[in-house]
Amino acid sequence: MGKKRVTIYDIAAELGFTASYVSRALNGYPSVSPAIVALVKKKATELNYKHNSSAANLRQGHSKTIGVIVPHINQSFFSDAIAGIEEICFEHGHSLVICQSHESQKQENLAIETLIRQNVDCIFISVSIETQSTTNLEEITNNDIGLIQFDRYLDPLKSNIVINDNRQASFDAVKRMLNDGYKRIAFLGGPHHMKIFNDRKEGYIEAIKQAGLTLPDNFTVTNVLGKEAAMQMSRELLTAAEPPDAFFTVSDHQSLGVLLAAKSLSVNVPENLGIIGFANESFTELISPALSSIDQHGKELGRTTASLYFTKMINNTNASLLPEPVIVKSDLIVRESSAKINSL
Amino acid sequence: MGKKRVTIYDIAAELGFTASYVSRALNGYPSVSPAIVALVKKKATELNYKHNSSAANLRQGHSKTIGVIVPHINQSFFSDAIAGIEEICFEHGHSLVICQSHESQKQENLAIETLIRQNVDCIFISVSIETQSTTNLEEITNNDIGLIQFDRYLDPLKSNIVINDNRQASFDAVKRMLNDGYKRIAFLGGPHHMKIFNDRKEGYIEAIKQAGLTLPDNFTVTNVLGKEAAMQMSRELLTAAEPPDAFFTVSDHQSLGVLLAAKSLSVNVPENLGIIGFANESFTELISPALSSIDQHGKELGRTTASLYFTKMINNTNASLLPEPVIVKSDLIVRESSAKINSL
DNA sequence: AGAATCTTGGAAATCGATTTCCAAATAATT
DNA sequence: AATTATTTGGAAATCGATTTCCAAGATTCT
Repeated sequence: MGKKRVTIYDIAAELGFTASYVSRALNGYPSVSPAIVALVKKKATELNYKHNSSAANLRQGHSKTIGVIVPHINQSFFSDAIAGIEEICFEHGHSLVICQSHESQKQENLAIETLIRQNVDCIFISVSIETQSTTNLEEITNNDIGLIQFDRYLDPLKSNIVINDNRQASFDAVKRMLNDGYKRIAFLGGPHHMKIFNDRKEGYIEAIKQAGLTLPDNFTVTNVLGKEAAMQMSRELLTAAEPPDAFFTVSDHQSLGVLLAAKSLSVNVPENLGIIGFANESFTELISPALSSIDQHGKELGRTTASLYFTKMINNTNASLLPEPVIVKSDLIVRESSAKINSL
Repeated sequence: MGKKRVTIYDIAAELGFTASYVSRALNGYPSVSPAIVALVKKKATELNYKHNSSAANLRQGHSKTIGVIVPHINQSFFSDAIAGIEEICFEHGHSLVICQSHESQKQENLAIETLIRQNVDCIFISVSIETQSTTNLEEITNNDIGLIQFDRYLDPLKSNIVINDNRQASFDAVKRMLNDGYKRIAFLGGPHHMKIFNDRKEGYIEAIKQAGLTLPDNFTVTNVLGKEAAMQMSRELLTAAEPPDAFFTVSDHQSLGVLLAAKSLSVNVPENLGIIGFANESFTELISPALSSIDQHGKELGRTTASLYFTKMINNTNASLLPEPVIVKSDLIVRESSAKINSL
């Protein structure tokens, strides 16, 4: 019931030492002989001693906790990234507080507030679709908390950034489609304010340009994230006079929307319509036809993000080093949806 | 650089008050007039004051943090459950530390250790497949930390439990299959030591028995969790002399394995083989034929779990109340995979 | 007016680990 | 033997918010 918590003072008392010595023993200070360390540790487990991190954190001024904010934890890319982050953080004895923004600016702000109040040492964030202004992210650094943006990021904000080779990957994917015989490739992008989607768009445009093609302006459409929007838009394009013969999208959910639209219009995929998306969501290989996608190597990206914190930021002697984005390579995975028959 | 953190003492000094009064003002004590509260809050934001939770937690003896351990955060059920937990915890000003066990006993133990050291107030856990012994979970309660098991639980352990109506849901699903005309229904279950899978098995057995059927012993198979194991096992059964005409499984991944096996053997689903699984994983409605599944209402289950903590456990006057499992109803979602033609 | 009841506000202890600054005691060196 | 290093260990301050115990001043009641 009212049994008090066991502290280092209790250990010290039992052993005839003082608390400071016990603390040093427990933390592996060199000024304590191995024999004493063993003795103290034995007594600690014997008494069922439990280190109180609140006390330690208060004294030391940091919480050894990292906050992570993502739109949804059940999207392959994000859960992979979290797994990678988790791995590295655990290696360094840090723990993780994970929050979902559910693509809502409001919930994201709430998460930021919570994490600040929690005294996390650093926040890794992949911003929500709704997030346009940087003021809330600036709030983080204003509170002397570290900040790393990964995957989805706000450009105008000065912060460390870890992203994929979005432009190059998109360029390569579109080029691959062109090589496979698709000629009228449309692009379904995301909101204008998100650099990540613009990077992908640029890769697409560059590939088209380099192939010497000119496509209708309305083949490059932005702000159609999500299955529904993509389905509607692709339906529109596919039923027009001169429809596209392929779609390159910035997410697998969009690709799925395109596929559903194609099915409803009885357009054959991949014979008459190629599709490549982004993220390598787990469902892409389960559905039929299986969707080609760009694997972002989320786990690796997560590891890279966390490592960046531990190597560069934790001893920020000069915190104002200009932050060069760290790039993680991605890989195109070609499946049925972009395997045009006549290219086989 | 070395700018000190703003504390309530700074606010107090600026305002000519004392820290204790500021603290009470900030925490809405009735003994502080609204005018003063407003004044203090204004000054607080003006100075960019940041509440230090380590200090508060140290003093108050709790961390207002909940630890959650699940096998994988990217499975629909678990991410839904976490979303529900998150909702309720945030409402109560608590934050969440989420850990994945990756179905590994070792990683689960590591997570438990980390959470204990983090001084979480309570741990919500859905144990990994490998976890058979309760010793590590007992370690939690030994450290005076609350414990609620949800979904997957270890029976011999005395703890609060939140689960679905597994037995009833399974019974209903199998009964539905029988009504639809399936007669030789096989069961693919999980490890023997997990009560949740036994509950589902019992529901299956009860439905078969109540229908007056007797099926071969080898139609009730346990310990075949996962796509691969299920695929192999169903393949074996389907190629035997008298194969089943339906499978009831304890997870959608198993159902997927069955479906793949059926496809590879050119067995028509649902005409010649019905399939119903558990979890209502997002891919179930995307693939073809779409898989019937039991929706566990993960978010609701998560909410229920968290609410249980806040209502019952947080003021555990009598902590030794015998814990009756809390049940969350689930729903059968019938899709193509169990819609036998002649039943339509 | 005198007593009783609120209000408004302060002093100081407390939570538990860490860490700085010292002081013995022992060992090593000249 | 005297001096310098090196161990071994303690005293006490510190981190920042909370909270218990009190004390004036203001208000209401008999």
